[in-house]
Amino acid sequence: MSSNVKRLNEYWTDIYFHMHYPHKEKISHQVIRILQLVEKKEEVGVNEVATYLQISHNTASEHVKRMVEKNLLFKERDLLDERRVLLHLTQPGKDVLHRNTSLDEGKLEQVMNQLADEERAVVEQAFKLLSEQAKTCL
Amino acid sequence: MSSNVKRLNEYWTDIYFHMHYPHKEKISHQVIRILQLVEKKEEVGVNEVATYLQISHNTASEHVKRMVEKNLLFKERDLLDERRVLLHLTQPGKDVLHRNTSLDEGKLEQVMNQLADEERAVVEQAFKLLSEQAKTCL
DNA sequence: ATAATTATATCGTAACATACGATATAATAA
DNA sequence: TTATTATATCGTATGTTACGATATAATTAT
Repeated sequence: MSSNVKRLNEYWTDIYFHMHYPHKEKISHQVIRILQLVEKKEEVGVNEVATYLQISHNTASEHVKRMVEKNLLFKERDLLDERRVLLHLTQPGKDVLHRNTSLDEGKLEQVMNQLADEERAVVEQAFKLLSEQAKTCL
Repeated sequence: MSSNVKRLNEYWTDIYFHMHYPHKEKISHQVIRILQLVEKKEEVGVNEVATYLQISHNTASEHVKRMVEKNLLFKERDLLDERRVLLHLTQPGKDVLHRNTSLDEGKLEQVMNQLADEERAVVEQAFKLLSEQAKTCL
């Protein structure tokens, strides 16, 4: 049973290795993780960043500051609690995140076109299923 | 048609966001990329690293040196051409790579167990199909 | 043999990136 | 009014990333 899981992970990493975008930009791992967090979660502030990355809040604050300077994020004040900051991706932030975590759309389209209609449907269904179930994880 | 591809990517990033391992180690993006390259490709030397990351060969050489010092990689001389170095993952290197690119096996197993037998089969088949096709990318 | 090429390695240097403790500010809650 | 919470900033330290220049050693071409 857990061998199935290992096999799935091998497929998973193979897919990413062969279909990711080329590595162009010099970008740090922490920056990518913060972009992921801000994209996927509602209401992310500096404290959520610190908790998620297991770093101190002042370091998180500095990450955010640099990312704002680089125009990857922008800040908004929470109107209900003006101590809080709400983070959002800028368009360049979305682009950087996409190039560093998604599959290359050109390659993916090419690969999907090589499949039979039936197989394409299987892939769509599987990804949908898994992403829905994934959201139930703690 | 390309909207399907965008949807697949949304599923893809959702799956990773919800099922990756917690971010423990302070590790750079370049280090992860090198670990991925060495794991997935045969006969990787310093030059392949430089080309893959689009950095100069001396920088690549220094990355490799530091990664050997940290016991993430080890070197072997190519017996057929003793100028060349062949890189391999150490066990700690495999572990670091796994924690930073694979899905959390505990979460994955839990999620797979929530699915019906039929659905599980769909997921397995889809990942297998896609990983096989992915290898045909340039 | 000698020269050219190829694959790495090392040195010097520079610019960032990363992180934390200490401290400060401002908003909210007790 | 005081305590708490959410950020921000300063000083400091270490690590990372990168490149040009240069060096070494193995292989290939002439």
